[in-house]
Amino acid sequence: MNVETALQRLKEKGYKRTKQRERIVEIFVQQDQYIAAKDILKTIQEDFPGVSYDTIYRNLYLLTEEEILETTELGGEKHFRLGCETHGHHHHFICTTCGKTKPIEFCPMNSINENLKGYDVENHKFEIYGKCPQCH
Amino acid sequence: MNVETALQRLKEKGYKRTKQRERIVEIFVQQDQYIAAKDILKTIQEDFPGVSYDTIYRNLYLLTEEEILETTELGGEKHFRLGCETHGHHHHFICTTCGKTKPIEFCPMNSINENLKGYDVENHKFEIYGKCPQCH
DNA sequence: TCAAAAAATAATAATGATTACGATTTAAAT
DNA sequence: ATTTAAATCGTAATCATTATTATTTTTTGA
Repeated sequence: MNVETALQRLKEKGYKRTKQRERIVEIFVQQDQYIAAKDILKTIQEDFPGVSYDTIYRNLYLLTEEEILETTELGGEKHFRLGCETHGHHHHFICTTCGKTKPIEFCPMNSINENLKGYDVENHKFEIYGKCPQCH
Repeated sequence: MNVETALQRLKEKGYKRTKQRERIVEIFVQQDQYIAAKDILKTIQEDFPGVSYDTIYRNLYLLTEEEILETTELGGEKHFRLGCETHGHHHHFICTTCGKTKPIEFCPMNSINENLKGYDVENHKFEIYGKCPQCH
């Protein structure tokens, strides 16, 4: 996913193209890893000193809603990353030091033969945490 | 796991037996589900009106540290439940309405044949979210 | 091009979970 | 019974997240 594709998708839904929004998407395209809201804020303030958390969160949630970003909880705070649609549905190894990820193609839901009759499955999470080769 | 076993295990580590701690463990033994810190506080205040969050969190973390409780993040807040050691290592279906869980014996790590050479795996999470039969 | 309308932003305040701290109390060991 | 470390209470501080209101910016289309 590149910046233009993402913004194009937003435009189709009637969302406007703003410099801040553009920059946020750009950051995610550049950094292929999970990033916390506060780090997005820090980075974007280099270009737009005035941005507020309101702008950050509003856009992060919008981008997640539009399936441009994926989100997960790391160490008590939400982290976001560009959704990598090339692989279709998949999971991640997540480095607990740098936040970089490695796609895991295997999905445990395909292997579930537990009896979940009567249970309404809405969602699932499978994540492996540890140190990537660089941080190891 | 019952209350005595849990407190005994703490005693062996030199931790004291207090009425508050005892009551906290008791709540988890009685309720077989994930509970948020604030709900533990509310319940325990029926018996000990003065308890503070400090006491709650200190004990929740201690009990988790000692592997008496398990923890997960639900809707932005930490939830705790009694670790059910009867099943050995396992995962959970978690009801997003009431917090009750159903053990899932299957562990995806046993089925991982992705190449994680060079990656130091520390931990993993596999959780299925949805509605249990009662909340459905 | 220009004006209007909708959307987005900035600045700031509020909320809610979690953590921290100093004074006091309590458990348990001698 | 005394001592001492651990635990608690009461309260304040912190930190992520959400909300609010006034202002600014995009976009659209006359």
